[in-house]
Amino acid sequence: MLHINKIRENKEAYIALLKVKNMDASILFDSVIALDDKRKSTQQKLDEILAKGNKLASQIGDFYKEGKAQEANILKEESSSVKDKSKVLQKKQSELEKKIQDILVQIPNVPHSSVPSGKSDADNITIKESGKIPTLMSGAKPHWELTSKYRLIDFELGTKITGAGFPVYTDRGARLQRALITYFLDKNIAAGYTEFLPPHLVSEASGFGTGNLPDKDGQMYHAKDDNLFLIPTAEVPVTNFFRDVIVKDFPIKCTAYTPCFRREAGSYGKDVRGLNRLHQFDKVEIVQIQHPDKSYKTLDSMVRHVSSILDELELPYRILQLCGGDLSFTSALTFDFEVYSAGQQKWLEVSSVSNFESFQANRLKLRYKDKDGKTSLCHTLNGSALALPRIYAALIENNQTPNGIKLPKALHSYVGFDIIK
RNA sequence: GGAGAGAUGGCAGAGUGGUCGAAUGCGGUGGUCUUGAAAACCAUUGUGCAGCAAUGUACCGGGGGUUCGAAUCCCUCUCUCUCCGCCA
Repeated sequence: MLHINKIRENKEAYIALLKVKNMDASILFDSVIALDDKRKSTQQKLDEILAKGNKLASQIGDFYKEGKAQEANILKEESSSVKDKSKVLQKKQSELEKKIQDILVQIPNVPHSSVPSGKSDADNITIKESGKIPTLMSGAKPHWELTSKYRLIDFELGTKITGAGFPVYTDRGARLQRALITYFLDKNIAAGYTEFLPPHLVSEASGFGTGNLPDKDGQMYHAKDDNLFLIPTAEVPVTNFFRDVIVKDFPIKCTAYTPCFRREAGSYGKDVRGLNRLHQFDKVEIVQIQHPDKSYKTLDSMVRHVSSILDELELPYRILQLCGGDLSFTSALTFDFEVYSAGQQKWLEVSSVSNFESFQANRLKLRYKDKDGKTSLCHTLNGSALALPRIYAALIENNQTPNGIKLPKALHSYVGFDIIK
C-alpha cells in the first residue's frame, strides 16, 4: 500500500511511472488527495471540539471538589452537547478514513524508473544468460518420464492419497529433495542469512499483513474450523515477523525453508505436467529488511547470490527484468530467474527476486528511526533461493546420460551419491 | 474437551471513576566522574494524526456501551497463562 503523503509529494512522477504498469492513476490520486484534505480539516475540527470537552470535564471535576454542584450541572449540559457534536464528526472521520483506505489498497506499487514498459511476459528483458544449453543424448526424456524410470517421484501415489499436484518423492528422489533444501539453506546461511523454520499455517491477520488477503484468498488453502491459512510461500510468515516492528539495525536477513501450498485455482492446461506446477512444493526463501537508501544495492546482491547458486549447480539460466505489465501488484522491481530444462526444451521460472520498497512495510507498519528520531518506513525485499521442483526437473533432465543421471559436484556430499542409475 | 486467571510503555510491574500518557524497577540514550572501563550520580527515553511551531488530539489487547469525565465500571470478541483430561 502506498502512503498518502508519498502520493501527495510525488503525484505527477507516480502517475507517469504507473503508466508503465499500464495504469492511469490520475483520477484515483485526485480523489484520494481530496478525501485526505477533507480528513485533515475534519480532524482539526474534531480536535478542537474534543479539547473543549476535555476542558469542561475537568472543570466539572473541580466544581465537584469545591462542592459547587450547581455550577457543575450547568457545565454538564454544555458538555453533553459538545459530546453530540464530536460523535457526528467522529463518524464522518472514520468514514473518510475508510474511503481513503479503500482507494489506497487498489493502487499497485509504483515501478522503479528502470522498469521497461510492456504488456506481458513476452516484453520482459533478458539481462543475462549464463551457462551452456546442453545437447542431450538422443532419446532424452522430460523429467516426468525420468522420475518414473528411476523411481524418484510417484505422482500416481500422490494422486491416490491426496490429489493431482501432490507428488510423493521416493527413496533417492526424496533424498535428492532433502539434499537440495539443506544445500540451499547452507548457501543462504553462508551469505549471512539467519535460518527460521516458521509455522506452515498462518492467521487471517498475517494474511492481511502481506496482502494475500483479502484479494488472493482463493489462492490459499483455508482450514475453516480454525480460520487458518496454509502458506503459499515462506514470505507470509517470515515477513509477518516484522509486523508493527521498529527496526534498530540494518539489514535484517532471513531465510526459511517451507512447503508452499497453492490452490492454483483457474490455472489448467499445458504447464501442469510433472513438477512444473504443483499444489504443494518446497521452497527456500530469502527475505531482507533494509534501509531505503540501500535497498537497490541489496536487490543486486540478492540477484548475485541466487546467480551464484545456479552457477554452482551448473544449470544454464537467464535473468529477466520484468516489464511493467508482468510486474506484480506489490513489486517495484523484479528479476526473474529461469533455468533451461533441456528435456522439455523450456525455460522454467525458479526464482523471483523483488524490491517492494515501502509498499509492504506500510501495511505492516515496519519502520526504523533515523538519526533525528523520526520514524520512517523500511524497505522489504525477498526472493526464492530457490524453489525446488523446477530446479529438480532441470537437474535431472539436463544431466541425463546413457549411464544414468549425473549430479553436479556441489550436491554430492549433500545427497550421498553422485549418479542415479 | 472441563475449570480458573489474566492482557498496561522495549521488558518487568503499579494503578479500580477526575491533575494518568500513566508510579517504580530494569533496559536504551546523553552527561558528570575516570588514563580507559565498570560502578555511582544527574538528565532523558512510546506511537499515530493535525500544525512551521507552540501546542492540540487519540491510543493502557480489538470492538461496543454507561458517565459531564473511563486504563479503571458493563457487554462482546480475540489472545495468553495455570490446573485437570487426552496426546506426538
